[in-house]
Amino acid sequence: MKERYIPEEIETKWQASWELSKIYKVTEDFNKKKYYLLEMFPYPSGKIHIGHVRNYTIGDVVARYKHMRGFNVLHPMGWDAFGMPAENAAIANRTHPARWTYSNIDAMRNQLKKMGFSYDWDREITTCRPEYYRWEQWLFLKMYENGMAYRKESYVNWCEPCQTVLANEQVEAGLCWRCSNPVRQKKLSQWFFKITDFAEDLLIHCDLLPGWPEKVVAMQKNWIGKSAGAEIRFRIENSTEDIVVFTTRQDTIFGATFMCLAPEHPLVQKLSKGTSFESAVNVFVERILMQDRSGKEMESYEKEGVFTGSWCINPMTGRRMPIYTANFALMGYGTGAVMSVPAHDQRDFDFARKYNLDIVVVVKPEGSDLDSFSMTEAYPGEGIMVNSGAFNGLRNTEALESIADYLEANNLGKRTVSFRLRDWGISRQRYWGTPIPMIHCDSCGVVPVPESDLPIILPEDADLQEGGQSPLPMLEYFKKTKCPKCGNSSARRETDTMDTFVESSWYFQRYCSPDYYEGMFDPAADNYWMPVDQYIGGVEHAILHLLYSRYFTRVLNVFRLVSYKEPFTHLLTQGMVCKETVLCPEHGFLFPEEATEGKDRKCKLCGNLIEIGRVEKMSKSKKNVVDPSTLLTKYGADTTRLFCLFASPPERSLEWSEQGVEGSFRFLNRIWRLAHAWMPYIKYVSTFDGEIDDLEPDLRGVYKKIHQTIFKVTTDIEDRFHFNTAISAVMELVNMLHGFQIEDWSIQKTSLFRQAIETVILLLSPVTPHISEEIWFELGNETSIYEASWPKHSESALIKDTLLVVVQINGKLRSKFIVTPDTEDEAIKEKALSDERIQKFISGKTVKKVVVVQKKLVNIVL
RNA sequence: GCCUGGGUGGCGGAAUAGGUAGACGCAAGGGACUUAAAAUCCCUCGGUCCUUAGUGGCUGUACGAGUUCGAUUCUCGUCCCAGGCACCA
Repeated sequence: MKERYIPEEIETKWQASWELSKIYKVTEDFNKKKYYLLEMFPYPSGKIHIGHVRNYTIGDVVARYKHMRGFNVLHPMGWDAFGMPAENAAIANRTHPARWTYSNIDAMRNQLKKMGFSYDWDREITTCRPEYYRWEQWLFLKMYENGMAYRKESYVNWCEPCQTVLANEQVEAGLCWRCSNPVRQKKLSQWFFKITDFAEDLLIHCDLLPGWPEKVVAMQKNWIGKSAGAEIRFRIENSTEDIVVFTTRQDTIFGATFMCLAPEHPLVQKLSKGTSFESAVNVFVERILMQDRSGKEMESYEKEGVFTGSWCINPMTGRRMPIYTANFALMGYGTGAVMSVPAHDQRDFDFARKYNLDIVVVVKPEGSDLDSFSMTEAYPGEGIMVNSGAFNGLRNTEALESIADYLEANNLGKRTVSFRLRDWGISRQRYWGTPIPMIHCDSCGVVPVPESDLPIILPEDADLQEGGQSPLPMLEYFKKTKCPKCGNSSARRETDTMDTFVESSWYFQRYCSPDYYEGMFDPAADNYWMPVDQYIGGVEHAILHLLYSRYFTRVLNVFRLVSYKEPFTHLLTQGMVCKETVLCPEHGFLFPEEATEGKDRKCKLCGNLIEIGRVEKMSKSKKNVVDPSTLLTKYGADTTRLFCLFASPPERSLEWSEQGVEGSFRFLNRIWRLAHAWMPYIKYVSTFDGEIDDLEPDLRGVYKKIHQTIFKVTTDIEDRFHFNTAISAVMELVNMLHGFQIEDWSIQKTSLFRQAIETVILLLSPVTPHISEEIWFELGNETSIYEASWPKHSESALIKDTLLVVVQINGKLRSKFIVTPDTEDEAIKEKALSDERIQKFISGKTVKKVVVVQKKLVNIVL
């Protein structure tokens, strides 16, 4: 028998061979059907983690499978290389973000290569390279020219001691993550992409993405958040100005008793100016704007506000309504003004009770009463209109329409829709990102960099400061420039960089022609490869990354750079990788082996009972991380890949189990032994290529099992990516083969068994390419198994020559028997009724009814 | 609060145009081989009951109803878990 299965040997051997022969290199072949398989590219943090391994293994199986099915498969890999961690690491390790990033990329590329993924490495992309981001700058200019990129004042999280802008993730409970001082909101002029122009289009097309998980589609729809309602004008007393509100509840307008404006609303200053309320208003507005209004704390803020000193008139009732500015009114939604109906909105209700404002009920629940004095909470539900003049007695759902009609007819307002989606703020006061190609000139204002000056290269010799603020504004030679319009040499370059989500919004197009230097991508290549047929990645990107990518594709479509609107036809979001965590009340999180086994687990250090022992997402602080590189040395890539797929279906979370990995390793050993035990017999015969009837009867079962397995594995992969059940089907086949001795060989038997072994390794080759390749070559093949065709099942082998019929009495299983497929239902019924075991149950009783399900089941009802 | 998913043995998970619940694997127990161990191979494995140990009875897919000859699967209600959104007027 051949020596032991030593994964390290065969894996390094084949990886080197594949790399040398560039077997995974792909070119546009217009005669072949293309398949673009993409996995979300990683941030080069330094090490591949197990989540990457899972993600890329799933993708690799599909890529290899599709290739074997005859598709021309594009399967690229690259690096989402800009971002904050590089800056932090650079400060902590006294290095440079570029150096840190590039060396991480080298390390991670090596790790990926050890996993045996079928990437075309000639198409590798690194987003922090000028060859890449210059086209992003180019697109920015084009968007600016067309009004899709604009500048406006906006609030950012600002830490005064650190003199820096903080990302939302860097604000912890309202405090700076670095110095723990309070974070305040600071107004800065920033760049935005006008994604809201596409809100409707992005929403409509959500329903045209049948290849996406419903969950993700629902999340996208929610995020875009369309509401239908009306805009209504309220006249301000003693003023020529109006307040326009947006509401979805115009049916409740008769109950509107006061008005709330967002603190940033321009009318707030105007109305209070010069009145006795001015200072109180200013103090309030100043205080609210200091608060972090983006974090989770917001929900706990009590409703509060101050009177502006002005009144407006309810257009339906003529009632005078006091105008407040309130913390719960948001400038970013609707018009920034709310008509408050305390009886039917909880926030308005709380506010009214606090400031002793009138509450008027205008919708009553059907069949019961509602009283504004005794009610303890708002009634937001449906009901019958009251206190609403001509609309009394209508259902409020009808009034919604008739009041909208009335408002439109009398020119008081109009139907409209509102989205919760906001424009995409892309300015980052950060160093490690794509420079925004704009220039500020004292005489000309904001001037775009001429296209011929691109790329604006991010200087790589900047020193990062403790505290984290960007060094770009301090770099005179970068900042100081000539105005392209007037030539004034005191112009200043924009020193903000772009959000890293911009890079990841078009990288999939760049993969089609990564070295193209005349534009973002070669139109011919893009036309051939795009859209992505299958995209695979974590759910954590279900909203932002995917939405931004869909948006970018629309922008490119408007510019006629691409012909399609949706970049990803099918999407698979894989689940997290989890592992058991163990928490000791005294020692904190433990490695699982530091606790005893069994039910009442104890800490081995102190003997205390374990507080929590449950399965959670892997994280360093919880000491439940698995490092892929130790798995590779211990078991090899094939076992690691096999376990990732076998342990659970891809969209669910995967629970890591060391014993499960052992089990996968055992299975590969089993195949290895089986193949080598038979190798001397099967090596020199050709694969059986006859039909089932050509075989001796006792071999037909094996033939059938082979073809059933092909069918099962193919449909499991093709229809639903259920690799776990596909693998278990192969296990069943292997288990069956194990029962056979090959010594008493005949030509027919050995050629059939060669087919069996070939089938096993062909079906497994997308999952475990190295061991499959090794056995494939030992069988005498001279080209890679990757180039082999996916096996085809024989239809005739799937036809059953006997059928099992189960017999139930009142739905309970009582007996079963075997019939030939040509047996009539009537005969099956007779056989069931005369069955010995059935007779025991039915003798002496009346059979009320007999249900026969075609050649499958008989149910006798007593 | 709203929107998604999900709840099946000791564990990961199979099985849904309604038709044998628990495939495959892990763990556990027993046995074979061995001087011994590892490795390997074979058997048992949801619970429970039996003076007949069986191709046995009952029970069992979060809980409670319903539809049906028949429900893990469909409908309604309840509970629990995970994820997402959240002062969106």
